[in-house]
Amino acid sequence: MATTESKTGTVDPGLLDDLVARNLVQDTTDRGALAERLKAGPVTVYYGVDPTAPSLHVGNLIGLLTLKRFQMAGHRPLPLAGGATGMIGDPSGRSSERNLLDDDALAGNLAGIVPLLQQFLDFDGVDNAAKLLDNRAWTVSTSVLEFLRDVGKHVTVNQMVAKESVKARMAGEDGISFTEFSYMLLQANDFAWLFENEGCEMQVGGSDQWGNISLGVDLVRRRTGEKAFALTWPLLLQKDGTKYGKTAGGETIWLTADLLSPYRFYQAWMQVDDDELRKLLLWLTFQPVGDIDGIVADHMAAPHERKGQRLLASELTELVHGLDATNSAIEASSVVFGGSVDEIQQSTFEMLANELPTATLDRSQLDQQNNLGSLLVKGDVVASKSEAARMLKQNGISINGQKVAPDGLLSRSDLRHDRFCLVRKGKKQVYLFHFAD
RNA sequence: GGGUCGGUGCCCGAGUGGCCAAAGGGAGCGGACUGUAAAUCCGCCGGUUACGCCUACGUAGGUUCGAAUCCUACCCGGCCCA
Repeated sequence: MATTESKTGTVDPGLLDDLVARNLVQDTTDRGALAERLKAGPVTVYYGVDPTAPSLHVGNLIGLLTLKRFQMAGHRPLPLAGGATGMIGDPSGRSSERNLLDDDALAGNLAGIVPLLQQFLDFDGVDNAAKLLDNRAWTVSTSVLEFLRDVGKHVTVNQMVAKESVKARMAGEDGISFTEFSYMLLQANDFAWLFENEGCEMQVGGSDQWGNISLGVDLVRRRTGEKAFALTWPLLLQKDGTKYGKTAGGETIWLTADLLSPYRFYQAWMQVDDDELRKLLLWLTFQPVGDIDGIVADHMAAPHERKGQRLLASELTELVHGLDATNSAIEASSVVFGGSVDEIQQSTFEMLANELPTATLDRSQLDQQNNLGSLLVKGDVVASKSEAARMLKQNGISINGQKVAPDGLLSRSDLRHDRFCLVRKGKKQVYLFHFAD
């Protein structure tokens, strides 16, 4: 039962309107009732993530930010790690059967995502403190008979078969296993359990979760006769209609530094299209909706300054990786993209050594006649001496931001901090030379 | 198994004895322009101890002053017949 105490406290009555203005609302259950409920007092709301990978990506970020928006508005967020559901695999949006995760993989994935679930929300010191849950807590101990009685009895197979995710798989050649078919029951059961034990009245998720979430709403109503709420946001799609979440180089935009460095994360957002800026600022930042049009207009007045991208990239990087990492990502970016190399700290060069193709070269080759060609080959900047000669002849090589002449040489005075030197081939390719003794 | 056509540089594709490191196109790269965008234009696009030499036209031999081009065998692919 939802406890009456949870309805005390003040909430920001503008939350739902803000989400709508940000285009973060795809579907909701009974919109009028939801709006009233959200204004009436704190609501406990949950968002679940299955540990199918060792980290989270941009798609999950919207979920976490949404929980944070709810918390900032005075509501109580429950981030849920799907330790149980993750074992089964959600068929939504999948064309083929998932591989079941073994215990080790599951534990490893959980270890990666739990810190992220904790990172964005306040867990202490506030009335509406967040609480981290894992659905194994109430799923593992449930017997098959209990499950069939308490969950299965309330749901018809007709209803389950009608879900898009199931229909698609039943039409396909490989079918769908009973295990994955059951996934939606587990998720519905989660919602019902949280409703009964945590006073959780609302679930949020991506629009691909609508089927599973609404089944949970139905289960709550059938089991308790009470009303639960659901809200989904549109999937984050790029202009070309594919799911968002890859860098320009094709890497997944993970939220942990081990898998995608803060510098690359920052760059991923620096490189978004002008056309996408407004949408991304609305979805992924806490900039007030009223300010965003101004920000975008300001950006479009001088698009080459990339003000919009800078704001998006720095706010998101700071949120995910913290202020220090953001500042070094910004400094590293200024080195790589045209800024001067002279004022750069040693620590930034050291960081760049992890981001750029870096060659460790022998100091003894410095100051020798025509050493540039062979150094470019040794440093893997070019594949052959012929190519080196060609590049130099075509004015394609610059050292520390300065174009070099074909017969130029690399000398000790070109090193920064007595060991680093930045080599650019053309405009896009940047290499770091590190001279050791 | 028989016949037939074919295997060329990152990809497609011309080239049937010297003028072939091999046309043309695509991709890629550099330059100009530019916003860490797109388009456009110009240039480059086997290696090297650079007007020479080496390596390369399925593989291995052979003919010839000279072979991607002719001959032989083999390997692989398409098509037709059994």
